[in-house]
Amino acid sequence: MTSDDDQQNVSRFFTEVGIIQQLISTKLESLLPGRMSATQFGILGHLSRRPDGETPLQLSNAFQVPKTSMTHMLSVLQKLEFVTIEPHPHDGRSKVARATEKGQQFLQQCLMQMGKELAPVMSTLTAQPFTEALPHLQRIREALDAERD
Amino acid sequence: MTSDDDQQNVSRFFTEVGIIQQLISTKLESLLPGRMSATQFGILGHLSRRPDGETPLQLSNAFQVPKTSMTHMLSVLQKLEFVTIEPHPHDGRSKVARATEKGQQFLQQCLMQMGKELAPVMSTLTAQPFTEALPHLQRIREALDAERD
DNA sequence: TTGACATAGTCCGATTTCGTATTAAATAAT
DNA sequence: ATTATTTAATACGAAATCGGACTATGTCAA
Repeated sequence: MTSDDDQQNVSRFFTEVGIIQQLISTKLESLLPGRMSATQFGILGHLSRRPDGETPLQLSNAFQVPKTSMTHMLSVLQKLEFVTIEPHPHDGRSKVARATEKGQQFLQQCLMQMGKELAPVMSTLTAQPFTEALPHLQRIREALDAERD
Repeated sequence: MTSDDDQQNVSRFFTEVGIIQQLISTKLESLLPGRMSATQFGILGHLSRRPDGETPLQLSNAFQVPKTSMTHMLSVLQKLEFVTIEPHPHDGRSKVARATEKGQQFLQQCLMQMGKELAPVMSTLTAQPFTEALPHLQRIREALDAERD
C-alpha cells in the first residue's frame, strides 16, 4: 500500500524525469546535424558499444520504439554513413546494424561537445546528485523494464 | 574538476533518465486516445494546476518545445475540448490557454488508470527509490533550467 | 507622433514518427 | 514433405514535430 504522499512523490518523480530528458535532448539536438534526433543519437551510442551489432528488432525493443520507426531511423543513419546494415548471417528475414568508424568518431565528437556545454552546470552541481540518484534510477528502470511483456 | 568515473556516472544518469522516460511515456500513450502524445498530456496536467491558464509561449518554454509545435498541440487539445484558447486580455498578440472541466476529468481518469498499470511495479519497488531520487532530480533540473538563456 | 525594433502567434514545407497491412523467411504441426 | 503459424522487416498513408518566413501587435527612442 502506498500513502497519498508517496503517490505524490512518484508522480513528481516522473515529471522531473520528463523535464530533465526534455532539457537534455533539446540541448543535444541543437548540436546534431539536420534533424537528427536524440533517439537516433542514442542508437549510435548503443551500437558503438556492441561491435557485433544488433538487429533492428533488438534495437526497437531496447529503445521501446515501433519497428517501423526503427526502419526509418536506421536508414537515415545509414545515409549519413554512421551505420552499416547487412543481411543477418543466420536468418534471411533479418538484418544486422553496426556503427561505422565514421559514426563512432562523430559520436565521440558530439559527446565531447556536450561535455563542454554542460561544464558550467557541472561545476555548480558537482557529480554528486547524479551519482546519488543513479542507483535508484537503475532499480526503477529495471523494474519497469521487467514489467513489459 | 570531475573525475573520469564521475563523467561515466553523469552519462549513465542521462541514459537511465532517457530510458525511464521512454518506458513511462510509451505506457502512458497506450492509454491515451488516438495519437495524443505524452507531452500533450503533460500540457493538460500543467494547465489543470493553473486555473488562470498560460500563454502558448509560456507553455513552449515550460515544455521546451518550439512555439510552432505548441500551436499544433494546443489546437489538437482544443479540438478534443480539453482546453480553451482565448485572446489575452492585456496583449493583443497573445492568447491564454486553460484546461476545461472535461479536460480535467479526462486527466484524472488517465492518471487513475496509469496508477493501476503501475501497481504491480510499485508493489515490488515501493515508493522508496522514487522518494530518495526526487530531491537530487530536482536539484539537477533546477540547475539545467537555470542554465538555458 | 512616428519609425525602428522586439515579441506572440501562425502558415508552410520538410522530416519524423507510427499504425496497418504486406512480403518473405523461419518454425511448427501434421 | 506440405501446410499453417509465427517472426522480421518494409511500404504506405496519416499525423506530429519543427525550422524558417510572415503577420500583427506592442515597446522604445527620438
